[in-house]
Amino acid sequence: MPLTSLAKLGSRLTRRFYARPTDVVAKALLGQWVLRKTDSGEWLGGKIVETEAYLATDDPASHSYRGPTKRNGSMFRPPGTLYVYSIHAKHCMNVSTEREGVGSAVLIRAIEPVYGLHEMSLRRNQQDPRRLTRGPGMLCQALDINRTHDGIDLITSDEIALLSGQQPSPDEILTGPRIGISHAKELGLRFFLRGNRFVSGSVTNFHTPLN
DNA sequence: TAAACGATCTGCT
DNA sequence: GCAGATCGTTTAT
Repeated sequence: MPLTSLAKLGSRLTRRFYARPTDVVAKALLGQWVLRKTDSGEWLGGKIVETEAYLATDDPASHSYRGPTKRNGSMFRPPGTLYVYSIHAKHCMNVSTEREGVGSAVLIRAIEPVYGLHEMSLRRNQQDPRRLTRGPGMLCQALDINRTHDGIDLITSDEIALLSGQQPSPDEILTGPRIGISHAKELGLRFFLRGNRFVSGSVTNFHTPLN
């Protein structure tokens, strides 16, 4: 079932939530809600189960590494700005962090689908719930998020909203290397919920973050 | 304007 | 598990 009212679920994440170090925001986003409004005024979405941090400095895997371009401009906008880019003919959604002028963001890699599974199935042409939102490209297709949404302010948008959910306990969070990158593979900037079936990629042999 | 490159996914084994 | 498809963006010519 879709969600009819956001207020039933929680309160919107604030600018201050995103205005923190990117790895902190990446961890803090686990357990929070991503919602997307449909044409009929109902909301689809689910719970964030996997994120990655892309840093402003000393991170050659980050799109911002060589400075602002037409594509990555949203990474430099105020914290809480949606950054949507296309890659491999798919879309990925991120949220900018830290402060305006600083090129950093958190990639939302996977959610646990909760509201509007039927609509997501239609968009994904896929019946298996586990294959609806398990990976950044799948997630954007299921929620119909594309490049036209790049630059949206998530604090005020009436199309896409991030709401506070249940914060996982520290021992439920695992960390490891980011997926699919060719640089800075040693950095443990991927975070996901232990034992969650909707996490993409490998989930074995990981540990809890130090802080 | 041509070429190369991915923060990926799917279908097939 | 893996090879191949895929196309917008960036970088080189």
